[in-house]
Amino acid sequence: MLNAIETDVELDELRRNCGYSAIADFELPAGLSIADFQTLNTTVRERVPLDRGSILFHQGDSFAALYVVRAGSLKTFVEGSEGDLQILGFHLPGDIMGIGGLINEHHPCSAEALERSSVCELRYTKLQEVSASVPALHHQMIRVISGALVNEQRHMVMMGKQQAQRRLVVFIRSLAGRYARLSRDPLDLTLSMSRSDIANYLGLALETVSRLFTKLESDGVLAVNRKSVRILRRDVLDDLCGNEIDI
Amino acid sequence: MLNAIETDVELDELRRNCGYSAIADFELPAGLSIADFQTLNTTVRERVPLDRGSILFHQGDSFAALYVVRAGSLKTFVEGSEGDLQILGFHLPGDIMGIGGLINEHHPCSAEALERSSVCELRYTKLQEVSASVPALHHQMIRVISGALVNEQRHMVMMGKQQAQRRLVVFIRSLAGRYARLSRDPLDLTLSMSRSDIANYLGLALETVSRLFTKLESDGVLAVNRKSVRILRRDVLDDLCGNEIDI
DNA sequence: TACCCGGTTTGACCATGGTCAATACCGCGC
DNA sequence: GCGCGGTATTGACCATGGTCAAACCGGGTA
Repeated sequence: MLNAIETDVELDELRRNCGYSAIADFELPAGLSIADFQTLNTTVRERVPLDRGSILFHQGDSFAALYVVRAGSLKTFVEGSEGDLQILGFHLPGDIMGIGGLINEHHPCSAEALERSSVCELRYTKLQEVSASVPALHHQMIRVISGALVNEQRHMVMMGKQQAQRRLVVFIRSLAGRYARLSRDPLDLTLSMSRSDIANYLGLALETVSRLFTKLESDGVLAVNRKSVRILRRDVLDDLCGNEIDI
Repeated sequence: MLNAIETDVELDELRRNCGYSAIADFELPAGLSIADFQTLNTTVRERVPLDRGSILFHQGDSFAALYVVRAGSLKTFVEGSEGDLQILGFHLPGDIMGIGGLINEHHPCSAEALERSSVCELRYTKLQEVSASVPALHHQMIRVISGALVNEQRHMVMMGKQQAQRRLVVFIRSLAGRYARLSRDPLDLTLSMSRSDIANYLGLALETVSRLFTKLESDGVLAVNRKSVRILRRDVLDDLCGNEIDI
């Protein structure tokens, strides 16, 4: 609690160390000290980039670490017994993955890179060691997990009973929000996932998603070109979804 | 870690103290000691029964405690800006509620009793104090929250793209499973929630749910009488839902 | 250049399940 | 007993969005 971070320079320095954002940047509630961060950083092990399509961890794998996206993007999904598949989420830089594995020793879902990406590994045993000496980290972890839960619930609200178009709009808006938080241009999105991924995530058919993109484009709300989506009318987008928000 | 629980008598004694099950019974991973449990029990404050329809906590309320269902049942739900409502879950004895409030200081959903119920309050500040001296409790809490997350994800898989009938069947089966874990007869269910609640939870219209109950009854799978549902053909139920499981 | 392949778009058709509305049922109070 | 209110059931109709199928596009490769 002492030695709270004083200069933005130091903060940025730490920010560059991956693993920082999701665990620590998450509102810094108790004011972790510089020393705490350094201890935390010892748990971080850099990983080589993942190629598009490569699996970070597979459903059923034994759980050993949490992962923080450093660059690129990934999707997490579960596969049912009959080859059916449900995408649980898309993960951008700063997002933490693998939380579900905490409950028992196995990952309940798989994670796959949507493009060339890189992630940081936080080995859980080390994380536990560190948090023994850094009490604030504990509460922080609980907050992070709880946050993931709330996000999941928000997503469920949307899956519940929203119109197809509203689902897509909520998705676009949420992506824009996450871009903004990453200091990217929130009006210029690059969809690293396929239409089919989006459809699956939103509980729609991929044809429906495709049609909706076309419609929103012809309505002058979006400019769509394959993976690039530009938001032209943020205002229209906003009232197309009645204040619903997603991740 | 010392003084691990030795006799079932002592265990049962503690089990009767509410708050035990969800936090501690959850697989007792690190083997909390008797003393640990007694410390834990100091955080538990008995609550008077809740009447049907009464609110335990309301969306937006400031978060101060977790709750464990002791008897009866509750539902949690979020309400959108335009009076729209989504039910997130139904909670039976042993279930823990209020986890979403950990992320910031406010409950992201409301909890309402579906019948005369009683819950135990675990004040979070006290829980934190205790877990400072009981390291195993920390990991335990993380597991519990992570478990809630995984449940949420399972529910989402179902909302994603399942047929209406499969959704209802998965719901029934999951309820049966929870009954079994509570040592109740898993073939004789009492639905404390209304058809409309079920429909909302499953992302269907209440008429659809009603029709499905009728259909399953005329198929000889269930015997339905208002709130009472008896499972006649567990086997049929099982292969109606392709191994999907819910909470 | 031609070719192919995956992802995407578009069209036509249709089914599931939602909506609206009437009726039935149950419990409760008078 | 009767009537009332909330809940559940049933029916008829229809819309949204799913399915099937064909065409299209862009990028990579021979």
